[in-house]
Amino acid sequence: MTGNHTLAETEARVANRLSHMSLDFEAMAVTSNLFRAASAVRNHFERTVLAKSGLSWTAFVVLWVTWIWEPAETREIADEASISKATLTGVLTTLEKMGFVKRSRSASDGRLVIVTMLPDGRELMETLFPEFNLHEVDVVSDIKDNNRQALADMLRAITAKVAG
Amino acid sequence: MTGNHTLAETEARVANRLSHMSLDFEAMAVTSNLFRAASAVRNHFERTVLAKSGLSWTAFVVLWVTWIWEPAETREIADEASISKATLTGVLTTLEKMGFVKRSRSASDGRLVIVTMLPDGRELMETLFPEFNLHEVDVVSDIKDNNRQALADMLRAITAKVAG
DNA sequence: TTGAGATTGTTTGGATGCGAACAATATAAA
DNA sequence: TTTATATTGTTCGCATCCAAACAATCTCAA
Repeated sequence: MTGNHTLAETEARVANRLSHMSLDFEAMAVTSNLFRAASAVRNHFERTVLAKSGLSWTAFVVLWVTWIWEPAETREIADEASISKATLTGVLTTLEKMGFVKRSRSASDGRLVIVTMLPDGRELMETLFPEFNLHEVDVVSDIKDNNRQALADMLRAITAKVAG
Repeated sequence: MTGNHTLAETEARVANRLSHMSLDFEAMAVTSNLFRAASAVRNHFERTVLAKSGLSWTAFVVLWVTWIWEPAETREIADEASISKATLTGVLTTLEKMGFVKRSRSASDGRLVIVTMLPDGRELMETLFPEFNLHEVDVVSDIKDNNRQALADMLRAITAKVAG
């Protein structure tokens, strides 16, 4: 679907627009394909596994993080889900409306909000996540077994590079 | 910033929640780090190169695609930018307000909208994109030279897998 | 020529998404 | 104790983001 144009075609066009500059097309290919892949995988998950549960991608990630780390502080969830705290406020409201999670004030620190799973949320994740993982397996199935670890490591290196 | 928890920690938690299931943690690590990396890189670009021009990530991508392929049909831009045509309508309105691009009707097919760059848009991209590419080089600088091609290829394989 | 079906961009409604301002709470020093 | 500073989640304003409904246009068969 995406990428109707070949890499060579795009490179030729870019070179034409910036003939005087020397550009690193390899680095360009990495970031470009990073976003294509992330976007395609996200859309794929939203349209297959997540569609029937009515969860958006972000709502699923937030629910997953909460499921793993509950009781969890909101700043921790926002950090793990890679979203801002402002966004998290809205997503948590959505998940509360759906009856999957519950907010409560911390007893020891009145500024903190603690998020915990509700029974419906736990039940959903126990069936949804294994199914989700099967799709993850499918997504990487065309990558050689002995390369998957390296791929994850390189992606981690990229994250570390821009986060530091 | 993201990933305060180690992989082993997360795995132990997930296993605890789903002790009866056999999960593929390697596949999980790939997709998880794919989204972390994409999100981190995007935020990095928005806060550094793009901030001073007032462009959002999506607006920049749309502007870039238009710059490369103009005159371009909107469906082509939406496809290349990996966004829906509904989203593109809004982004194009933003870019038009900024004076970077211009919409016009196709003479041969009244349904089509053709997007072309305006002088200010071209001028912006001619300085912005080389700068952007320098950041792309920086982002992959911790990955060995002879691995970058393989990384791009694996990401392409993932995109192809879920798009097909 | 006409009318059914396909294609395209926009609108609509609702959910993210973020920075900045904000109120509430906690912590530190004086 | 009091005051200044820091931290946290929410609110606000605005810009994406998408599916579905929509109007305009095109195509093609009858």
